[in-house]
Amino acid sequence: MRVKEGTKEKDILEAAIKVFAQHSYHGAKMSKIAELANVSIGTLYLYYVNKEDLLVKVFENLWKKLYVEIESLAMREDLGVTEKLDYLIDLFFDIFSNNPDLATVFVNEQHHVMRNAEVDVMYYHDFMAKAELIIIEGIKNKSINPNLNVKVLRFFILGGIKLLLDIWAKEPKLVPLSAIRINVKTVIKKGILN
Amino acid sequence: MRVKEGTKEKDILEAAIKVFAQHSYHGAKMSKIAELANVSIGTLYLYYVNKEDLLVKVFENLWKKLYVEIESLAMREDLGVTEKLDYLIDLFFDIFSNNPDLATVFVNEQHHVMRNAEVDVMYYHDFMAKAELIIIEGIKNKSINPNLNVKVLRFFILGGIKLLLDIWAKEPKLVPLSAIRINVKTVIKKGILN
DNA sequence: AAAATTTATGAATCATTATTCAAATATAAT
DNA sequence: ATTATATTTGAATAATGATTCATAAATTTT
Repeated sequence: MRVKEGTKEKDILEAAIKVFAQHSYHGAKMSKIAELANVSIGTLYLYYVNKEDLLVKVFENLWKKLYVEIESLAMREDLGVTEKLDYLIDLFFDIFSNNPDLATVFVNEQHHVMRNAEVDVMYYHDFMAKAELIIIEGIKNKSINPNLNVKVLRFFILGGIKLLLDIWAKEPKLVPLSAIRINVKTVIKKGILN
Repeated sequence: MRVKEGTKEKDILEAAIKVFAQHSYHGAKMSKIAELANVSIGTLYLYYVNKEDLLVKVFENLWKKLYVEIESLAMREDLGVTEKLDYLIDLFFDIFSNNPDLATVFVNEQHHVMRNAEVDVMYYHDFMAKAELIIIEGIKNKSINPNLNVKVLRFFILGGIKLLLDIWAKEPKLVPLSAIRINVKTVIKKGILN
């Protein structure tokens, strides 16, 4: 029997990220993805069910990676809430810092994935729950201002980081990632910690 | 000569906002917009060049409204930077509070509009410039922490507010707008003011 | 009340692309 | 070397929905 050659599955997903980032989900042509991945159009459908599946897989990989990290972070008893928030912010920036296209897709296409209730967003919700736990822990031990609403905080920080990632991915020179990282940490520490 | 009947131009735009919010730009069908606006498909093209134009007009109206408000706010010499930031946040929430669909479109479709460099985004840039001026003013008179980067701050706050608006528009009960408003103000005051 | 002009209609057109699948190809097993 | 099986291809298909435009309707002007 014939054997699969190369790393087509991975090549295709990476090509998809590039094309989704550049043209947005609906503007992304399967033919372009095939071209960038150096495979034929038919091959795309050998490895992925359809275009939607391609986008879903991008997010699945991403949230899974984020979840695995936050899970081990949440468990650590040697770290205070302040340090955990610090690590959390680093986590985001580290994942995207060498892949601006992924950042662009993450920011702009999530609502496509979320729109379909069928799609498995397990890791996303798991991640969010863990993040909330950390904030709740901080409120309990009084290191976070208890007057603040947990959900509001969570989304405010995530939203702020998302837009900054988007801007950075478009023009890395305009606002360097290092500046973003430091500033976000400062605002969060002063803004939400007691 | 025959005279235009009713308020078709406005009806169409409002229908478009509803359909864009529910189905996202590419999922929005012109036929559905026509149906909601109680006009024929052909009539859409009497008032707007095409689908893209419909989306652009939504944003033009919005940014113009925001710009007019921030312009008069920036001029006021009786207000300190703290109060101005306060008004600014209120401005966003007031505009969207009785139109969650508009909030959804604002959050999710801006990148479509921005993608096309041709499109007139004058008011958007003007708004951003004014917002930056207010922050710079705050840094000058030492009411804002001078270690913070102006652009980063601007986008962080805007991004945080955007995602919160999106969440709220989807499920107003989950996170009430009043809670969002108060929390955002608290974080910003503690986080960026000296 | 007929002509002129503007506004409104929606079936037909047209372009675009995701997806399919019959054929070709490459490798392994016999 | 031949057969069997898995992989790859890309032209053809099929569905979708934005846009057009010939026709009709409403109002005003003469």
